[in-house]
Amino acid sequence: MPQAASNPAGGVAAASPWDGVAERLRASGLRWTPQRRTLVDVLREHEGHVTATELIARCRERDQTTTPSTVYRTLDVLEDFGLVRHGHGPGGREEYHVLPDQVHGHLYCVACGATWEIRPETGAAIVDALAADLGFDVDLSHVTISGRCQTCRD
Amino acid sequence: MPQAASNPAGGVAAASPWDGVAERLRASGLRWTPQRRTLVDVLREHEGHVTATELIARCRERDQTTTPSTVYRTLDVLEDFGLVRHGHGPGGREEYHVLPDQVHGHLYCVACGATWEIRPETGAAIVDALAADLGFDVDLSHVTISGRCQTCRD
DNA sequence: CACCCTAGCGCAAGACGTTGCAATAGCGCA
DNA sequence: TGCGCTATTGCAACGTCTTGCGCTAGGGTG
Repeated sequence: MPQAASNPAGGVAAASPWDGVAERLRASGLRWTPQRRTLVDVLREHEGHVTATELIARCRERDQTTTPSTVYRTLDVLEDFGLVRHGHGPGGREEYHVLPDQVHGHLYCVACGATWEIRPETGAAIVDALAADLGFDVDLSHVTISGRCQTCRD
Repeated sequence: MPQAASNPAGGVAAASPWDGVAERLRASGLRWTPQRRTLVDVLREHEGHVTATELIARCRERDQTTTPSTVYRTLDVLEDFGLVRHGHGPGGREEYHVLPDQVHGHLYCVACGATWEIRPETGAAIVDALAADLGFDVDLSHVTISGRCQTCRD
């Protein structure tokens, strides 16, 4: 279970966290396949949130033969490397956070459908509250909490 | 969209919230069918949390011809009446809270698989924190938050 | 009590995820 | 460079949940 990259590679331009993936995989006895390259290429231009379905679609644009199971399995591997993080949207659908620099929670407005990020300080307060209550070590990023945003409450 | 029952019925024994369902449905122009009766009978003995799958299975025990779509649709109706409340478990699976007397959030320990209820006060603190931050009116009960319980953290 | 309107039912198909298995192909090694 | 081990792939089938559609039957009405 590798740690997040600390960017060696003595490169020139600002190295993308994705640059060393192939080597990192191989270093762990895993393999660098065309399918994985395709998915990583797609993820490269998707810093943010994406649904699994959308990723599969984008991969298929580049490689007609892309199979869902392969994408899901590769995402699992990338998650082990800390490159993506999965969660569940309001409908329970799979959702991926690409390159989670800082883990954050999400809010979904059931009225307007917009999603919002929980500010780190607020998230920390929530985590602390649950730690104090039940001693739970909560991972807020795994789920999207539903509710109504300020505008829609009126 | 009816409100929660206020238990009239001037009955004898402590009336179950389920007792008036048939009448309540009819009063709204909806119907009381054998399929709905079956589901309500099952729910009656299930105060707590149940997955949709489990409900379907239990209904089928009583009526071999039970169809998933009917169960899901009936649950939607019952939710409108405030008799059940649905949410999504850690795997994104549908989960129902029967007779949600007080709305509460849930925690799931990814290590041991146990689930815990968030105490009302703690839940309120979380809701308040998000209200103060983004003005969000959060519905904590819709999702199960993941993490590690005190025991599993060690 | 028979009639009619329409809510609800069962079916079939589809979207999203997961899993077992046999065949394929990375890639480390000689 | 060629070989062999085994990580991965793609398929197929399954489980969960949703949706469209034509037929059925609940139940209010005359």
